[in-house]
Amino acid sequence: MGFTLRELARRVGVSHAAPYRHYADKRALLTALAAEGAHRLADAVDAALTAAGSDLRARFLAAAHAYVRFAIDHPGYFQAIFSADTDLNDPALVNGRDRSLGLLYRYIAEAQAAGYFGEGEALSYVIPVFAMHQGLAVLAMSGAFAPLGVLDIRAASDLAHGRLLDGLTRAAEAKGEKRTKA
Amino acid sequence: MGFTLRELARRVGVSHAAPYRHYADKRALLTALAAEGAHRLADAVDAALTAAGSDLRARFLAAAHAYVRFAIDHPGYFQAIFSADTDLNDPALVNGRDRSLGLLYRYIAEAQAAGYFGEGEALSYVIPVFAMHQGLAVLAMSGAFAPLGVLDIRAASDLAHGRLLDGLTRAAEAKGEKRTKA
DNA sequence: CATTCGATGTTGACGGTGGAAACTTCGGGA
DNA sequence: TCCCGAAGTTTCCACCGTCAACATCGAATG
Repeated sequence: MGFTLRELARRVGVSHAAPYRHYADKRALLTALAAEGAHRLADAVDAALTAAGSDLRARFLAAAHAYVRFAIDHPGYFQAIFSADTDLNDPALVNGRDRSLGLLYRYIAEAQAAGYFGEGEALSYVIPVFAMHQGLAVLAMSGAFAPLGVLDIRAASDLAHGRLLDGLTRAAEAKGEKRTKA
Repeated sequence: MGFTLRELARRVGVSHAAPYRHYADKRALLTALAAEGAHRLADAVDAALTAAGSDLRARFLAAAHAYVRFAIDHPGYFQAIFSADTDLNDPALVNGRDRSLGLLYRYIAEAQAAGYFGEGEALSYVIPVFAMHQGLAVLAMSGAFAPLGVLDIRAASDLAHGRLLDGLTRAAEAKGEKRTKA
């Protein structure tokens, strides 16, 4: 996985077994790192959300970009958060993850209340948005976009999330603006 | 990464150094595996595409589900395909990856020709679709959907890709093209 | 103030891993 | 028959995660 306890100890200038005084094993240390990362990710998304003003589309795109940007800027944290060898049930990690998810749920409630999104279950909006976030983040982080000639990640994120947003708001518009239908 | 050469040799019933007679190092073996996986993935998507008939929406959802299904059913292959420790420039791997991408480009051309998608650059459709595929696949494979109460992956895939499709086709509809549906 | 104790760190060992080098086997041409 | 090259084996090295035994040392307690 590229990350070794001994190398970490070496860089900190401490013996190779010292980390075991603070963490039960490598998995525990990685889990703590993931929890820390999850909170920072939530912080970044939250900051972008509040900095983006009140326009619902601008808020959506800003939060999405913050998510993707975090993955690119802090790949170690990001990979740890979704790593298979962390303790999935760790309270701190679950807590951190739930914070980002909470922001998404809150946004959806807001958008539904404003008639920007349709009614339906919140989960039916969470799944597509979460997936698009993750897909863009993973592909951008792994450099999979480069061979396609994608230069500007912000532009790619806005494009992809903009297209998705068109689909998410469509139902609401059809109901509110086009009465002729149905 | 969980996968060890020595364990592989053990299972095959051969000495731990035998694999080096066939592959330069672990990376080379992993790259070959990734290339094999990439071709199988393209096969699966291709098969789903042809089995889905001619309806453009059904074809889109079928291909998307095949992609996600492949990741769940063959996580080893899938992870290898997008692993950071493969030789990214390996011809066989690039070739395999390009096959899937080619299917996507071909579908987009088809959809644009039929007026189902808007005009614009093909890449502006490739990015959102690729990202949604990947996001769903990664989240489903890593089990990140379970805590959300997502039970049926096919339903989740159809939901998310359906929402995206609504956004992708919106431009075409807005241009005055009368939807056949409803 | 002296003692004790717990937190932190160190050393050294064990088995497992990727990898290199030298040696062995063996089957199919010349 | 001889020989060569492909495949496999053994041995060795450096590195890793982990554990056990030992050293240190500052603070709380008597």
